[in-house]
Amino acid sequence: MLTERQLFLLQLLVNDYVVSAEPVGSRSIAKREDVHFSPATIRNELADLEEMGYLEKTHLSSGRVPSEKGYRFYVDHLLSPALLPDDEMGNIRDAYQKKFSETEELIRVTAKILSEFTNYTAIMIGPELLEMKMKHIQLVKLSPTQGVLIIVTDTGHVENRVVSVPDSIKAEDIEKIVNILNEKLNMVPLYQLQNRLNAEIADVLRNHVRDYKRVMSLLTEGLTINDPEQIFYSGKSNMFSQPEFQDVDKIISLLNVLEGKEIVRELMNMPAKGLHIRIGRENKLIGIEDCSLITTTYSIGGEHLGTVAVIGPKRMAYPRVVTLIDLVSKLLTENLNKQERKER
Amino acid sequence: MLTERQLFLLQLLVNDYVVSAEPVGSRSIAKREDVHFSPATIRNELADLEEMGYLEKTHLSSGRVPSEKGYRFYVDHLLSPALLPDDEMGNIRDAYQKKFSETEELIRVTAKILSEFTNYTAIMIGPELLEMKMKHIQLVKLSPTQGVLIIVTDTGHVENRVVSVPDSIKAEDIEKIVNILNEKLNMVPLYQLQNRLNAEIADVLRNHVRDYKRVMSLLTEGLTINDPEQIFYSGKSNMFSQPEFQDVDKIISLLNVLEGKEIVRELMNMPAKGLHIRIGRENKLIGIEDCSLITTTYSIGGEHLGTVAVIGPKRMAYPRVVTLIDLVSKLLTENLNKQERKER
DNA sequence: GTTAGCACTCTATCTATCCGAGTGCTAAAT
DNA sequence: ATTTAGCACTCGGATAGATAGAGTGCTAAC
Repeated sequence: MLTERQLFLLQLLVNDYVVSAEPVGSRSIAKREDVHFSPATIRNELADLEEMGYLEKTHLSSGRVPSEKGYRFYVDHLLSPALLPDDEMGNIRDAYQKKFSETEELIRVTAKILSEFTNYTAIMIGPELLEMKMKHIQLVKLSPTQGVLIIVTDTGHVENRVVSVPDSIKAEDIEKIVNILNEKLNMVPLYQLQNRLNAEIADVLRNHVRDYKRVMSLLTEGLTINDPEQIFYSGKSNMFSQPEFQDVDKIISLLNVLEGKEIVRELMNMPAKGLHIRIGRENKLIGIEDCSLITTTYSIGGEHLGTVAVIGPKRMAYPRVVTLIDLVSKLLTENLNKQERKER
Repeated sequence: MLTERQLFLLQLLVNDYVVSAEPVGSRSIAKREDVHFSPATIRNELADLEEMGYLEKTHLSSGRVPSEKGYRFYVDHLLSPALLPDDEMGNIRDAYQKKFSETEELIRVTAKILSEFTNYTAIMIGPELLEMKMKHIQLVKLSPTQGVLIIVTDTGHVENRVVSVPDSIKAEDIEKIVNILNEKLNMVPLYQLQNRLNAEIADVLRNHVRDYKRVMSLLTEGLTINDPEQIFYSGKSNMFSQPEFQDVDKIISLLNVLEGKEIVRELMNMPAKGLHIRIGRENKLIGIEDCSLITTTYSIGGEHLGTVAVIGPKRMAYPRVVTLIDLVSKLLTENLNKQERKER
């Protein structure tokens, strides 16, 4: 078990390292006003903390740096969310006073705020498309042979795809088809659309519509929902101002990880709901061993969950980021679910 | 005027420098099989070329590097498009055999191919949204107070925005409104929607619809088209494998330029249509003085123009990129305008 | 007009050296 | 039994030569 003084020192050291990014020595700790023991004493304590695995040295005669275990302990036991200065708080709230016409825009703005105020990289993942429910379907003809099939979901998301519409299908056929689909598929989750089409709709269509085979192939094509992730980044290059990434190879590999698909899986793979912190190698994804990930969720339509994440160096300003990500995810949820959107 | 031999040497030198990224010396040129004069002769010629401003030295006793004037001359007079190996050609064509359900996907794939085959960064800009014409409009209610307004354009692009729908507006009102809009606004360019709404539609609505004022505010909100650029990147990090960007500061500033808005303006600002090459400082945009930009256009619906661009170091494999960007933009145009999309 | 020879220049790399920050340990002080 | 002062030791990073190599320009011979 750690003594009171060890807790105190660990906290000091992490706080110091977070801002300085340099190994912390006994002398610099002793210089602080609120520390009343000598460097030698501190050295002894630090040596103990190192023995217990909370601290590390970068080389034999260097100052100490928190280990992953040290960060973990800090996060679990010593971390309290930061208080934001009033002006920052105000700026953030103001940003949400604006009227957002598109859900996407709202999410993008949130990512931007988060990355700008943390100085790290923000990643937002939209709610699972496949879980959304069909609210309205529409087929618009563009040319004699092409059309756009539009699916609106209960969350207000709009999917659209270009489909080929055989010449033989006339305007009144389209209306009939669309009506049938709207009636039969209302509030059906998108991932079930295919099934329902084959199970229920096929028969109805066969009886009511000309050129049944072509219509079915059109619909089969149009109701296939793929690419199920919407993902937004902001501040990708913020990371590269951090001293731990002053190395070209690290930058390239981090950039590749950020732009890859695996990061999404890693993020989805967080225990659902609430705020979570993954430190360094706690992330399974290779390439971000030197990073920490803080995530939380937001909701849309009261039930669909999306993910808000901040990725930064292990040496992250945890208290501040925790406060910010929490604030921002709440504001986002609030805005997405606002019944009465602000007029004017 | 340049002599035959000087032309030959300039070409050799550029080609060599493009692959090696190192200043080229007289000896290494003389070693080539197709060169039948001695290093000393070459030195004399290179000194002349330098005097004329086509070449530069990085320091007093280094080999030569093409100057911007040199690249410009090379591009204008010595460049001939590269021939692609059959297998690459095949791979690219194959990629377009797939069926694309969304226009966006097609553009994204094009960007990806371009960046992968050039190893530089590809940037695609969609056609001007504001120039597109209204093909169909639809308002879908999500909740008692919210709805999604959907605008389909002649190119198959779908714009959507969440709007607040006053409770007082009933389903039959919506139908009426939408019918009026579809009739009156058919094929009206998006940038005119606002005008038309106020000029023509307002009166009609006043006579036919309840709660006129609220409806107008809803439509004013919904028909405001902003954020007019669609932009797709691919291979952003390719640049950083290039030897000229082995410096963290350069990477950060280039990344910031790539992610900024100004790059779009720079690209739009190309003389319309056809292939263009901008070398180094010919680009007005600060931050890409060491890059070259090759752009061309693609079209959708036969008239709307979008931009395809490749950004790479000045020391770019011009012949290959020219061939690739030309090929890919043609394939893209072809696919976007295909009347009969491939079945199955 | 071309080429061999040579002195000269500049960079990149390697090595040696030195400085300072920090540690661990021991012994004295509290 | 803690705490602290003192000291020898370690290691990384910066600095300064020294050296090798690639390349040039110029001159004189071919």
